[in-house]
Amino acid sequence: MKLSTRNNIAPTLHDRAYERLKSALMTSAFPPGHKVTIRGCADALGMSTTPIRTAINRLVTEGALEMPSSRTVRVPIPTIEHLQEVTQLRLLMEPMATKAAVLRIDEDTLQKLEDHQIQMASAAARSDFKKYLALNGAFHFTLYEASQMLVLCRIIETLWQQVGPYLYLLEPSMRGIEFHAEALRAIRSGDADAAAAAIHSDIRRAADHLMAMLAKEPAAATTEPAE
Amino acid sequence: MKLSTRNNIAPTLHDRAYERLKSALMTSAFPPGHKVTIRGCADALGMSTTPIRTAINRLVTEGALEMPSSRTVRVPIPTIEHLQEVTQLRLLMEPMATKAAVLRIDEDTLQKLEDHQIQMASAAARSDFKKYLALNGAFHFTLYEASQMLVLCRIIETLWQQVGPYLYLLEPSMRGIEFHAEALRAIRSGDADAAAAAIHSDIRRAADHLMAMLAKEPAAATTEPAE
DNA sequence: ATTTATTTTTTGTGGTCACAATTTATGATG
DNA sequence: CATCATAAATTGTGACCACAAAAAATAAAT
Repeated sequence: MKLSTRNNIAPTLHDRAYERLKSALMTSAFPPGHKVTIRGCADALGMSTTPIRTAINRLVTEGALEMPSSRTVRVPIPTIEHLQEVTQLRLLMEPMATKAAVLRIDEDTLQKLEDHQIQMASAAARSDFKKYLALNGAFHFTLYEASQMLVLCRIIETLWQQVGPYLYLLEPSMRGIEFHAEALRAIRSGDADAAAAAIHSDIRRAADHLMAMLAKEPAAATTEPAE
Repeated sequence: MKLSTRNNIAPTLHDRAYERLKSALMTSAFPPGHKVTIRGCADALGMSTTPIRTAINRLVTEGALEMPSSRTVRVPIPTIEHLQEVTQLRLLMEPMATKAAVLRIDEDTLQKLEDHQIQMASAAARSDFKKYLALNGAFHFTLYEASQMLVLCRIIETLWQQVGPYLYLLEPSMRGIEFHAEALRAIRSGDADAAAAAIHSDIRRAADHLMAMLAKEPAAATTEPAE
């Protein structure tokens, strides 16, 4: 999951701020609707407001944060329609990246995928949710980056960022790496279509689960009233 | 082509800077490789460096501008591989948006599409290249926005932004709205698949044309040496 | 004339501040 | 207890500046 716009360039302060905020969002460290302020983050991360402002602005344009009014930035509040659209797009893009990746993947990357798979099982066993999410992301993105389709990978990344806030709903039932195993087998045997199908199923299953959770919980259980 | 992250909120200075820079990029006002500096734009647009910095940063993260080294930002230099990838993605996303749009489009929007079509023909007749490009974009995006798939529209927009610098290659031979006419007929008759196919052909044709031009001209004819 | 070393200029970054808009807290009134 | 007007605190925006890094220009040497 290392996909900076500034390749092999010394990271600036706002790059670091961006990375830290993003990983917080992607492991649902903040509940939906949680307000994010420039000065608050600046204090928390121990830096000035300038780099934070840049990072927050970027996350807003990427859809990882929401700006409901001109002076409020918050963690997006889950919506069934939004989840459906993002899922539809993910089901299109990620199998595509998978297919391309299978054709170009090398042994090192395959090994890395298997490592992630093993560690993910261990994190699930320890009920370490944040670690589990991080490893799940690492698995998918090391696969996708093997496609060498940079534009596609960036798009997929923004899609993931948009579902980050939803993932807190998954915490109770953290499992489901059977499709990863299936994908790994298919990748090893060079079967691009089977690998794409496995990734498709993985996304589908997780999305259905989220959808069910979201239907039960009508945007409640957030710290804020949420408009 | 009005798709701000801050809907119906008073536009800030950096919003305006972003819009002006983007439209300049999308009508190939600057040649590929042209360097873009914060202070230069600030002087040109008559504002301070702060909003310009925000706008340029955003365009870099969206791929509309390139940052080859930590202190240089330039208009991206066309690459066959990049054009191929973006085209592949456009051929996937834009027909998808078209299909969804046909199911939801209303009479007003259809009327707007036909207006754009007529004006585009007139711009082509007058050899007004910038106007032609702007209207072409307006046609496609009023169609896509009718799909009401906001996430998809944002993705398509970033794809367009990435091919903006390539379009200067099209200036000599500016035409080809026959597929728009075909798409319009299909939309009117509610044939989503036919409309998607027409848009597909439109993208395919333009991309092939660009590819041919790019093959002829090996990244030359830019004002800068271009690495 | 060409390459290399050095100086000068340009450029992005990040810190701080004033300001206006907005949100939140407060208090009065019914 | 609820409602609304008012005041206080908070917040994003944009301007400006100092600084270091990088790029460009200049000078020196071969």
